[in-house]
Amino acid sequence: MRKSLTPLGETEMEVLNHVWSLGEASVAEVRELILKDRKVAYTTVMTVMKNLADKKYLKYRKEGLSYIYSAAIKPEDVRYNLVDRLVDKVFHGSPKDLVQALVQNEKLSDDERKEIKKMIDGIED
Amino acid sequence: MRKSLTPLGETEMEVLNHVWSLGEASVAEVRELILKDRKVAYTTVMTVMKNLADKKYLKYRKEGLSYIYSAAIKPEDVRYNLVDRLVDKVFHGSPKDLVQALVQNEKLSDDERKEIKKMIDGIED
DNA sequence: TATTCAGTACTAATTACTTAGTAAAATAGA
DNA sequence: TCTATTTTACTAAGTAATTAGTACTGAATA
Repeated sequence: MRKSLTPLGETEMEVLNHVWSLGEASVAEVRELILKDRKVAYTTVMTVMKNLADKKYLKYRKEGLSYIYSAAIKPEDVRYNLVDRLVDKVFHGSPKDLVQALVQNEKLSDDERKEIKKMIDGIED
Repeated sequence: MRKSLTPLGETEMEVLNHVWSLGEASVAEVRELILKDRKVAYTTVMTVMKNLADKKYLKYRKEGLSYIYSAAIKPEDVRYNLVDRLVDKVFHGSPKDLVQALVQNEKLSDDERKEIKKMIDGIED
């Protein structure tokens, strides 16, 4: 009975991000990228990718003796899903409250605030 | 080794939300609110509240034989923390991308979009 | 051919969150 | 006083995510 605020763990998200940026990737290639940040065993990355494939976030094809993985879900979908869940569970279903929490916090730089405002202004009513 | 995208689980967040809305609350009172949504054992709520107190999200005082809990951290702080973490781990540190993911999704109603826009427009440059 | 290397499958330990049961203590009511 | 109720403390089981070890297989090479 896990039931987390998010359907994905931190390492899973990390791997998924790398696969998105690579397009197609073997375990070794994803591990390469992670190693720039932190130490991790080959088998760890393999297990995570296998789990993500089980959960249908990744798909794969066999090439020679290794598997080549690619994303089975678009980044936008996963990301929106995460945000939507947060809105639901943490902000009582109010997306506005989420944006407010983000924008009104003093840790956000003025530049970031401006960027957001500009982006929002570009949206149709 | 949990390492979640969020520092809190779903039930913990649920309880925290109820304590915030109640101001001060006993285990029984929080359980009352949860029961409107779903079945839960008294002891479950108690355990969660005790854990939240251990993690310093809640504090309590003894009154008679029962404990009266109250929040030890402001909702804004917890919420911003959650959002900030999401920006970091899922949106490569770009708060704009988070807002974009939220606003550009078709599941968001026009009203909600308008609300957000209005709120953002009210911000100083 | 024997050894090494890359890759995968299987297994397992650890931690955290969820859920709830049982026992015990204190209090209120008959 | 005896009993029922409320509340807490302690215990424990289940599941998910993280992490990695071991063993096996097939390929390459010395």
